[in-house]
Amino acid sequence: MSPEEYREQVLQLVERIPAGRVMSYGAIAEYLADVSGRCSARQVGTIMARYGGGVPWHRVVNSSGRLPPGHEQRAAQLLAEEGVQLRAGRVIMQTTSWYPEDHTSGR
DNA sequence: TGACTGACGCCGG
DNA sequence: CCCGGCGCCAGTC
Repeated sequence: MSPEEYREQVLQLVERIPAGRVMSYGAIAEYLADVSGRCSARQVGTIMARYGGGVPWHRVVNSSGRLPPGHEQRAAQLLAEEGVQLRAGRVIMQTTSWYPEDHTSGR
């Protein structure tokens, strides 16, 4: 799998995150590891930083519920509009995190 | 080829 | 809860 395709996998997965829910970089990496064979929260973070502009990037946070450095304000704004509850600027992962269900769609 | 870096994650102090 | 250290993967210098 080429780097470009891997980027697409990440971006496409981010697009499927439902409004009002979020996924951590690690969860994304973990999920993609199953379909692409690779995984690395770091890599996902790098990809989001460089190519996340076209997807709901604000629905991606770190495992602690922290918002992306340098974009906390923007992300908090967008998340608030989707009804996501924040506690001290952090997403409450315990109740807001999401993970794909499909295991039937092959892919 | 080796060192450095980064929208990460986990553990220990 | 904050901070530091170490592991991690890939891209860049």
